[in-house]
Order: sequence, then C-alpha cells, then structure tokens
Amino acid sequence: MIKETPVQRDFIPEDVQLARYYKALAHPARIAIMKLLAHRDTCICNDIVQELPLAQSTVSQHLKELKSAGLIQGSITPPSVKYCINQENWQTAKKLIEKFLQ
Amino acid sequence: MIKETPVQRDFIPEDVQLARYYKALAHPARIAIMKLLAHRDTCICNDIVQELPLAQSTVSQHLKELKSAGLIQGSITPPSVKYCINQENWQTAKKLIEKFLQ
DNA sequence: AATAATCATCGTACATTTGCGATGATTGTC
DNA sequence: GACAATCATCGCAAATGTACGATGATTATT
Repeated sequence: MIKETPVQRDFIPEDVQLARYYKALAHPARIAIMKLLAHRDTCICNDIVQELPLAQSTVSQHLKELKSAGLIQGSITPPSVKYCINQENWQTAKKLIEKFLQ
Repeated sequence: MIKETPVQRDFIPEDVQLARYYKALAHPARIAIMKLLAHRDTCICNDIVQELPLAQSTVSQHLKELKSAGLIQGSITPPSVKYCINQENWQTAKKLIEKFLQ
C-alpha cells in the first residue's frame, strides 16, 4: 500500500521517501521478513509463512507492501516464488536512514 | 497511539520495539519534527506548527505520537510548551535501528 | 485430465491513522 | 476579571492497515 495522502506533496520529497521506507518497516512481521531474507540471501515464500505466526494470505500482504516499497523483489520459479532483498533500493534506503540518524 | 494488536505477542520483542520506532517515524511530518528538534535543540510547539503545512491540532497529534513512542518529550513553560528530543530513548532507538541495518 | 503444491488476490471485518474545526485548559497581560 | 496566546483534547469523516478464509491462478506430478 503506502499511498500518498493529499498533504504529502507539501513536505520535502526526501522526508516523504524516508517516511515511506520507515512505514514499510513499521510492522514486526515485515522486520522479521527482512531479517530472514538478509540471513538466507534468498528465500521461498512458503518458508517465510512457516516462520511467521500469521496466515499465508496475511504474509502475502506484507510481502506485497515490502515489494511496493521496493525493498524486496520476487522471482517466480513455479510452483514457488523466491524472494530476495532488492539490494540496490535497500542500499538507498539504508543511506537515507543513516543520514537521518546522524 | 501505536497499540499492540493481539498478534504482536507472537513476534520477537526486539522486532516489536523496532517496529514501534519505525512506525513513529513513518510520516513526513514526524520526520520533519525530529529534524527540527535535532537542529534547534529545543523548540516551542508553536514554531513547529509554523514550519509544517498542517493544522495545529494535527501537529499536536503527531507530537503526541512521537512522545508516546518515547522519542521526544515536552516541558511546560506557560503559555508555551518546549519540546525536545528524548536523548536517552533516541540513542536506544538509533542503536536498534543501526543494528538492524547491518 | 485429475491432483497437489504454492502463492496472489478478493471480500470482509475491525482497528488505527490522519486531518480538520471547535472547544477546553492554562497562564500571562491588560 | 476580561482578553489574548498557546496547546491539548474532542468529535467527526475519510482513508489505511491488519488479519483471515475462500477462491483463483499456475505449474509439476501422477
């Protein structure tokens, strides 16, 4: 999800982008997913479902949000889907976050 | 805000806490506020309202969220209220975030 | 072609977030 | 004490987020 409310235009684009990244990570499930992917390098969706205390459809929803924020990507290798961190965007996000933390 | 849904118990406490911090920062207005406070060291609420494209009541709400996440604190010096970053908690938050970014 | 496995999407229910105007509450000033 | 200034809170509306079961879609296996 992570849509723009009408007001977001009135903020600095960098702040909007940073908030978008923060929002993508603002749920324990999505943090857990990012940690999983970081450890395993690549990961089948079903494995993620097994690790989380949530229904498959809910996990799929969280994956979708991480994907729409650009933090992860999925490649289809039927019948499963491999997910991995989108390294390019993740580096960008990390830089933005780190800059903010200074 | 930032309440716990019933499911949050099933996650690692550290992930829950980290998500809480991320959520607190998951809005451009709150990021802008944190930046303001970081620059000015201390800041009167009304100054913040002037800087943001939002109504006073809305800003007050964002301040409340940052406060309930522990990231800022306010001290009353009538008729105004001085806000500042809660350095202790902010350091804790930064460490958690940085650890996650590794 | 039927079946099983994997995953996305739909539909629904409920809670939370975001935004504003209006109203209170508090205190200093006149 | 009336008034202005500052800020929180209330009440409301609309949008988002979270969760689940059910259903589709895709493909490998039998």
